[in-house]
Formats: sequence, structure tokens, C-alpha cells
Amino acid sequence: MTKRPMLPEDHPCQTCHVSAEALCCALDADTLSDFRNQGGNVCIAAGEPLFHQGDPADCVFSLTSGVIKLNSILPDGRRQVIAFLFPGDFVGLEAGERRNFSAEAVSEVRLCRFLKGRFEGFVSRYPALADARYRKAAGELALAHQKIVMLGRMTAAERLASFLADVHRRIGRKESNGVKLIPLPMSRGDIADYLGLTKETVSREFTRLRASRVIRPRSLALVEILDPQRMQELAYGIAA
Amino acid sequence: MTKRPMLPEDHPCQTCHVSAEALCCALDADTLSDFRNQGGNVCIAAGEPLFHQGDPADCVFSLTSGVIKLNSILPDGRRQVIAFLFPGDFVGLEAGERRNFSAEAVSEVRLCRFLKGRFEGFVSRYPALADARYRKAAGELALAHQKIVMLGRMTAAERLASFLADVHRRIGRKESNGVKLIPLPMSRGDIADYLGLTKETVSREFTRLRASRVIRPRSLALVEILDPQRMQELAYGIAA
DNA sequence: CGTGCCGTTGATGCCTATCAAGGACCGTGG
DNA sequence: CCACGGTCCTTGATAGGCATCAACGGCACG
Repeated sequence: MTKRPMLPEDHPCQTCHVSAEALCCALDADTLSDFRNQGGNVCIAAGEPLFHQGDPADCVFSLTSGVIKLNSILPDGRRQVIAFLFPGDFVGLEAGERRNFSAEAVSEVRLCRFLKGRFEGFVSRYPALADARYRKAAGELALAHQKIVMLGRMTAAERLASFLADVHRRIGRKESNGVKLIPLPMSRGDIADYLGLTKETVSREFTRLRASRVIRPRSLALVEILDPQRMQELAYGIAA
Repeated sequence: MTKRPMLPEDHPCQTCHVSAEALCCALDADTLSDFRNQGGNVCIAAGEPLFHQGDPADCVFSLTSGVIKLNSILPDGRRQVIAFLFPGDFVGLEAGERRNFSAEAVSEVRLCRFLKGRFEGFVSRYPALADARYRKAAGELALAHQKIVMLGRMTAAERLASFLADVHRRIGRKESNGVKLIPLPMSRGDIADYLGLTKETVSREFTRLRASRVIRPRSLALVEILDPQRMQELAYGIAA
């Protein structure tokens, strides 16, 4: 993170690690300070909901740490995870009066919260913020299009490979020896609901990727990529 | 359409039937006239491409009549129709340097074309236009989320019902006696690629909807809804 | 050391894809 | 006017991939 010298040393944004990608980076220091005073910090434990389908959408959030999943649930209980959100992502781009999906913390999560009305005021006063918001939405739209292709036309193996490649791109780490690691804070069931599969199928595909030496699980929540090229081929270079 | 008295009688926007939903409606008459001079009209015959995957994205379009499909094609030839676009929809919200998908006319199509650079200039000069663009993108994002649920968790029958309900909402007509009609300018193969199915499955599901008296096809391209309630139930009220 | 949750593995079945053939529609040309 | 070929749609037979049902195993927790 780049320091922002105009801010007081104890300003919460001083310790934020996502200013590079977050919406806030569209604002200069003075404005940012003003902006931050509009909302507050939120911290949510793993498994706890942020909001539910149908709730009034009266605030928006910027995710600073942790992972969130967005769920859509059909009347008969079938569940689809629409997206996993990572630090730097924004919650509330959809602009409806009510939430079309629920949001739940996958791991412990920190967010900056802004009241929607005040946020809108900022957007109209600062064109750079409006532009950043549009570009976030456009980026989300492109991701959604890729996910549509994945769900419509890919096999189970390809879906899992796309997912792993995508998570690696977003929150992957490299060890000092160059080994690529993928943290997987979400459960197998969550992954299944994200990929349009069942947890059993996801489990089987994990086993097959391990058997074919493409990945090596260090634990349930941490996977090492042994063969990045094969992984990219399976995913057709598309990060789901 | 509402007349725009400030425009010259022969101005092309005077005969545009989509000003209510189109992006242009964010502009007043003076600005609109200026705006329209930036681009030009385009007319494309059914089946002809507007652009291809990978092309430089140097212009954006507002669709005024006809239907367009957006295709994404995997290296091995599998095809997914990402969206059908109807009059009032906008092409080029994605904001990338290159096209992530191809666009092809399903029926004869008319569009207003704008050079991207000049369009961006207008967006930065007219906040109302920027806002309208954001709301279009947010709306597309919400639609994409619904489509993700459909592709991830719905059966073939539910997918087709969702599709028919959606097309009806967008371009459906009512006869004087109240009968609801759905025009289907796209082929069965296009519908299949949109729903993540094969044309054979789509055909079979059409037959089953007909057999159970939910719809009555007048021709391949025009379907009458006999039982709107049953249709909505099958689609879970979700327009795909 | 149980208990419970989550993940894995196995057996079976169903939904949709695939392969194949026939039918409807349309434009062209005899 | 009808024969003809082509394209798209429909219908049938079969196969395959993933879901479902069921049992087992690992790990954390009290």
C-alpha cells in the first residue's frame, strides 16, 4: 500500500491494504478523509451474514480483508453462489432498492460501510468516483460473462480448474521458492454451489487433479499448483 | 416515443422508438443533437456480424431496432450465447480494449454508432450520461446474475420457461383480445446456446410445453402463451 | 474418548448429450 | 406448378456425465 501523507496517522484508511484496487483510490486525501467519515468499519465473523436476499439495499461496502460469498437461493432450496468477493471488491454495485442475493462472510471479514444516500451524494460530487464505480461494474460484468460461459458450456473438471486459476489470480501467493499456492477459505459445498455442481463431484474432481499431479493439497484450505500450464489449459485460459 | 420539439424535424432521433429506455434519453435536446453528430447509423442484415471476439473495441452502439446475440466461443468450438440484446440496449458497456465476445445480428438490425473516444468525452462532460451508463451496466449485471442462477441450478424445462418469460417481458406483444405473444427471431440452436443446452433438448422442451398446454406455437418464430401463471411458476418468477 | 461436521469414496439412477433418421419449410430452377 | 436441394426443426435410440443415495473416514471440539 502507498502511504497517504495528507491523512492523519491514525486515520483508518492509513492501515487499509486495498487502496490500490478499491474504489476509494479514486479520491484524493482530503476528499477521502471526508468520505470515510460517512460510514464506519464493520467486522464480521466467518459464517455470519452481511445481509439477506430481499433486505433493503440501504448501504454499500468496500471489502478490505477476508472473503465474502454472494448467494442466490431458489424457492425450493437450490443454492447458487453468484460470486466470491475478495479484498478490494465492492458490494452494492447492483443499484436496486432491495438485495437480489444474500452476502455471507466466508472467513472473518472487514469492510468499510457507506450509507447509500450519502455515497450517491459523493458520486455526484466527484466524477472520478463515478467513473471508478462504472469501471468496477463493467469489470464485474465481464467476470459474470465468463462465469456464464463456464456454467453453460464447461465440464466439471474445467469448471474446477477455472475456479482454481481465478482464485489464484485474486488471492494466490508465491512461496520464496516460487511455488504457487491457492488459499481456499470456502467449503467444498460453497465451491460446488459456485460451480453449479454437487460437493461430491467437486471432491471427485479434486481427487483427479491430485492424481494427475496438477495440484497437491497441503490441507483442505491450501492447495499447491504443481502444473500451472496444464491448469491453464483445462481452464481454457479463462478465469471463471 | 415522446417527441423532442427542440430537434429539427428530419433529425434521425426524431424517428427513434427507443428514446425512453436508451442511453440517449439522459441528454436534453441540444446536447442530443450534438451527440448524435458524433456517430452514424448502422444497418445490418440478419446473420451478419457486428464485430468479432478479439476485435479492438473502438466504438459503442445503441440498438434501435432488431435483435442481436452476443457469442462467446471456446477454442474447441463450444458456443455460449451470453445475451440477446433488444431495442434500447447498449453495446460496449464492458469497457475493455478488445471485445470479449462477438456480436451478430439475429434479425435485421439498426444501431446508432459512436466512436469510443468521443463517447467517453461526452460521458465526462455530461454527468447525467455517466449516470445512465452506470445504471445500464448495473442492470446488465443484475441480469447476468440471474442468468448465472439459471445456468447453475435450473433444469432444461425451467431454463426454457425463464427464457420465454424474459423475451416476453422485453419484446412481447398483446393482441387486441389480450392474448400474449412472444416473437422468437432467433433459431432453436441460438436458444440452446443461450440456455446451455442442445437444440434437440430445446426442441423436446418446446414440445412438452405445447403438450401441457402452456404455450401454443403459431409458427417457429411466434409463440402464444396459454398459461402465463404456469409459465411464471416454471421460471420461478425469474426472467433469465 | 465420544460426538458432530465436513470431506471422500462407492453404487446406482436420471437428465441431458450424442448419434441418427425423418419431416417441415423455403427458395431456386426446371 | 411442381421437383429439387438445402437448412432448420423434430423425434427416436443410446450413451455418458453428473446427481443422488449411502457409508465411511478424518479432524476439531467438548
